[in-house]
Amino acid sequence: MSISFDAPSTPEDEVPRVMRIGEVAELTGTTPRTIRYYEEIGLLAGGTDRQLGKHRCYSHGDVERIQEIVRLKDLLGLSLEQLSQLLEAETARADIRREFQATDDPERQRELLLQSRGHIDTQLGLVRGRIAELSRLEADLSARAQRVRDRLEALS
Amino acid sequence: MSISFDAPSTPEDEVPRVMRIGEVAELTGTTPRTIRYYEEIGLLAGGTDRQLGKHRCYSHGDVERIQEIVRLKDLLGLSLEQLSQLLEAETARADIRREFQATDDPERQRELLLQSRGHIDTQLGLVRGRIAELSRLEADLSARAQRVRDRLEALS
DNA sequence: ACTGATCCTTACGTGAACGTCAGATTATCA
DNA sequence: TGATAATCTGACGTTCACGTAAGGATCAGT
Repeated sequence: MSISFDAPSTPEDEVPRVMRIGEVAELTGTTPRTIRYYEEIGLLAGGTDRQLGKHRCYSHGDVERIQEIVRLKDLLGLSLEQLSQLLEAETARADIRREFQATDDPERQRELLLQSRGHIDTQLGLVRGRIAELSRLEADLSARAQRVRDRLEALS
Repeated sequence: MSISFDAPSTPEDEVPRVMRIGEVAELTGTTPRTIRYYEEIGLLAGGTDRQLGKHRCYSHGDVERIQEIVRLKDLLGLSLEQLSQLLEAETARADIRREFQATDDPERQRELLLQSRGHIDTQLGLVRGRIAELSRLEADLSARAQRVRDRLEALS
C-alpha cells in the first residue's frame, strides 16, 4: 500500500511501471490464479524470457489486454478456447509492432496493417451480431411490456 | 419423420399439438438431457401431474419458454441459478394467468398485471445494460479500426 | 543479512452444465 | 398383439474455468 513518492501522482500511464501478478489481478477484477491459467492455456503470452521460479512482470499494456479478454469473454460469451483463436493473431501483436517498427519496407508495413484490420473487423462482426440479437430480444420484451400496459389501461 | 396426414400443413400454431421431449429438444436446439436437467433444477415446471415413468408432454408454449430460457442464458450470460431467480415469477405464469382469468376482482387483476410488468421491466433492464456495454465495446473497436485505416492511408 | 509479504510450481479439488450408458418402461403402428 | 422407436429413471463420467492448499523461492524494505 505504500506508494513510492518518487513517482508522484502517478498519472496511470506515461511511466512504464512494472507490476506483479497480484496488482494486475486487482486492476482487472480477476485473481492471480486466473492470470496464470490464461498464460497456461496460451491466452496470454507468458514471457518466454522469464526464468523458472522468478516473479511474472506485467506492463500497463498487459493490463489492458487482460481487461479486453475479460470483456470479450463476458460480453460475447466465448470460451477461452474460442478466445484464443480469435486473438491468436493479436497474441503476436507485440511481435507485430516490433516488426512493424523494425522494417522499412512499406509493403510489409501495409501487410501488417491489413492483418490488424482484418482482426479488428472480425471482432466487430461478432460484437455487432450480438447487439443485433439483443436488440431483437429487447424489441420482443418491449412488445410484451406494451401489451401489459394496454391491459392495465383497459382496466381503469 | 412420418407426419400425420390428419394434421395437414400444420400451421405451427392454432392446433395445440402435444409433443415429446425429443421433438422439443430439436426445436429448441437442445437435448432431452438438457430439458430434463432444467426440470430437475426447477427451471421448468415439470408437470406435477405426470406419473412416474410416463413420457413428458410439452405444448407449443413450453417450446417458446425453453427458447426464451436459452436466449436469456446465452445473450445475458446468466447461470441457470440466476435464471431461475429471474424467471421465478414467470414460472408461475400459467398459474397467474389462470388466476387472472378466474378472478373477477379488478383490483386483483391489476395487481397481477403490475407484477408481470415489474418482471418484464427487470429483464429489459438487464438487456439494455448488456446492449450498452456492447455498444461501448463496439465504439472502442471502431476507434481502433479507424486508427489502422489512418495509418494505412498515411502509407500510400 | 533478515524478515514479512508476495510469488513460484505442483497438484488435487470444485461447481456448473450437461454427456453417456444401462436396463426397464411406454407409446405407436402395422 | 407384437415389434420398433422413443422415453424413463438412476447413476456415474466429463469438460471448463478456475479454487485451494502445500512447500519452497523471490523480492522490497530495514
